Amino acid sequence: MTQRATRQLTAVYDVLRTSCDHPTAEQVFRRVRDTLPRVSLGTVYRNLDKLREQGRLRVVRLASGEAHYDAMVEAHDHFVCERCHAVHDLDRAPTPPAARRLRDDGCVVHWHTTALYGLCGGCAAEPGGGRPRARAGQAG
Amino acid sequence: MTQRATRQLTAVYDVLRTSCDHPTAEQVFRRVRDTLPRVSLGTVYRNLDKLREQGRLRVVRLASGEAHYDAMVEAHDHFVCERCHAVHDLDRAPTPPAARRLRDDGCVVHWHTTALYGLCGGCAAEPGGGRPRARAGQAG
DNA sequence: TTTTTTGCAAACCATTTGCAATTAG
DNA sequence: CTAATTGCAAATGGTTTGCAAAAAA
Repeated sequence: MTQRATRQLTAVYDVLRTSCDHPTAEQVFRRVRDTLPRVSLGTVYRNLDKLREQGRLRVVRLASGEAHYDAMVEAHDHFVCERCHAVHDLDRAPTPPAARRLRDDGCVVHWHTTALYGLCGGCAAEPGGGRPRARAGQAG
Repeated sequence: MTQRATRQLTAVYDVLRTSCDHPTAEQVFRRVRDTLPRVSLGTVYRNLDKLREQGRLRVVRLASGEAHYDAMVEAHDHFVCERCHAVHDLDRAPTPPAARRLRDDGCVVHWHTTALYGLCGGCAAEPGGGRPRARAGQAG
């Protein structure tokens, strides 16, 4: 046999399909536990990876480093608030001109992704609102 | 006093300025060790972070999860080979239309970055060359 | 001399993995 | 039945941190 439809796999996928906030594995774990209190974090990771292999979700790496999970719908980009760390979906940016140049040079371009960083409406409006609030880095 | 010009800080920055392959902290560490054999990995991390705070380098998060470091020059994008994991610099893609929409909604957009994934010329030409060779994910 | 920085080692945290027990097919 | 999957716990790997010794200013 192959791929079995376990309660855990279904629950992980359900959490993802009904989440619009790009949860981390830990967050998925907590939500799955509402339904299956005995589920383990390892199982959540294994199932997330299974879903990724099947192309049913996308792993999003943001500036902070931890993986965020996104039920695969259409290809799209992201806007990350550097203050509250919320992640918003954006329409996909057009294929950058560099892609054509790469192809001309014999490269194969499978996909591309863009991330925008800044302050969301709420945070931009906030009193002390102008600069990040925690965390590290930059992403590429 | 503030910021001291130590040999270690200088060496870390020199490695970065003369590297064009977006090394990880571990790789920077190995290269710095050629000059300062007693340097520690912790010191490399501390100095990388110091340089980042000063805006003298950028941290690039690729699909794999580890941080890659890039001496800050012009804003630019990246092409990552999914087979050999080489990272190439690209001219910066134009600001995506979504940025304007976000600004109209009261968001502040500080910066954006695009990453392209695929196969570099060498790997695309290779015999078994068509699909990844290791690693996980996706980046955003 | 005073304060920052280092080297080292232990701590951390996200993620992965080995294994015996469980469960879907 | 029997192969895939789970829960648990231990292992991993990248990164951070506490502290006494070393080195800038």
